[in-house]
Amino acid sequence: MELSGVGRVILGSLQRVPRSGYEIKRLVDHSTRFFWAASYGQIYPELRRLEQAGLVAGTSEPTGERRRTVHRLTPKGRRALRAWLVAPDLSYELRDEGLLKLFFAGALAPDEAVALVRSVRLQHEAVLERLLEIQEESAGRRPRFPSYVLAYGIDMHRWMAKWFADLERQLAAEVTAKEEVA
Amino acid sequence: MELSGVGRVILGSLQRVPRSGYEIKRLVDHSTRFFWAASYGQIYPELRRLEQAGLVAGTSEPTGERRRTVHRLTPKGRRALRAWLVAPDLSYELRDEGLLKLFFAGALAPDEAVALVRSVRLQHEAVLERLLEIQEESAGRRPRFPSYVLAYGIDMHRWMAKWFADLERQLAAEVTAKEEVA
DNA sequence: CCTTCCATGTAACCGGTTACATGATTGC
DNA sequence: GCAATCATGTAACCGGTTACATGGAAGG
Repeated sequence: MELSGVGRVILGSLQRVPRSGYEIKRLVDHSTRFFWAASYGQIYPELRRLEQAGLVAGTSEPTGERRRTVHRLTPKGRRALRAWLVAPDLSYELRDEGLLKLFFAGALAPDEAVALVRSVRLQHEAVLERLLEIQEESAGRRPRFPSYVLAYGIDMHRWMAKWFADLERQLAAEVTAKEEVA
Repeated sequence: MELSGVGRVILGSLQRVPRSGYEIKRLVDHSTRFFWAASYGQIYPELRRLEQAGLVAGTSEPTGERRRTVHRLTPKGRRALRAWLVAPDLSYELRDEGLLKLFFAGALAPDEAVALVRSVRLQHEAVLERLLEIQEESAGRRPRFPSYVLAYGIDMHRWMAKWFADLERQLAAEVTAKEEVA
């Protein structure tokens, strides 16, 4: 009974607090989406499958006339979550269009290559800004491990922005050097 | 006429040298797959679509009795490649199971958390080793921008391995501190 | 001879996004 | 009264992987 991608996020999200599907989605959008996204189209059907498999249990907790189902981990679900967490394999997938363009940047004029590198840097700086905002929003209230992950994201995008800034300077210097010769 | 994901890799791969579908796949597996993968199931059908759209042209160049179609960029294909390269938008998608587990690591015992962080570090070190091998294999023969991208991958995984090594030390120190109290 | 590599393809499947539909609640 | 948010869901679509099938060539 292998745990699916969304299944992992859901079980993890329910680890400490019971939540509605909507709340799970909101949590994901504010946190894991930077390294593990999930959409409604996955969450709601998967909640049903997890319930069917006995890993989560849903109880109706409406707010007024608005129906609302809150899901919590069953002991079996808790075991499945732990089993996944201690399992040794770790997948890592990246789709970075900036790197792909840089890889093929030989087809560009020198100044166009500089512009490309610049836009990659700006992209990482934009993510960095967003992550810093999130960090301020939650100030002290974030639990330990989530705060580590956030710190990692911040450090990482800072590092990336710097790497591309360095390359940008180098390429830009070459462009100016050529102009001076001409 | 928006260029698809595989379409970008294919056009880029044909930028300097005409190639067969098999050769494209091999190139991808040795280079872009770390940040942009592509399978046979995508490459061959997409080559047909690109030919239909007039972006690439295939010519039959068999080796002996073994049929072989070599594809090259048409002027239209070259324009499409350049248009994509200079377009401002850059997608960035990450699926990092190590980060996801770390995010939920509150469900683990302290020593289990250390083991997790250690395995994430080892994972990045393994990728790093692989990238260093690739770097040696191709020594001087790699074109400029691909070598930048390779250097980036190496620096990045080195940085990541170090980040997790630091966290690992910190968490391990806490475990030992607790043991001494007990 | 046998294995590995070159070479081309496809069908089934799966995971995930997008877009839409519906309706109650809260706060301005 | 209106907009934003809470809340649940699904159908159509798309992108991508896996597994398989076929067969020639090269090298030990």
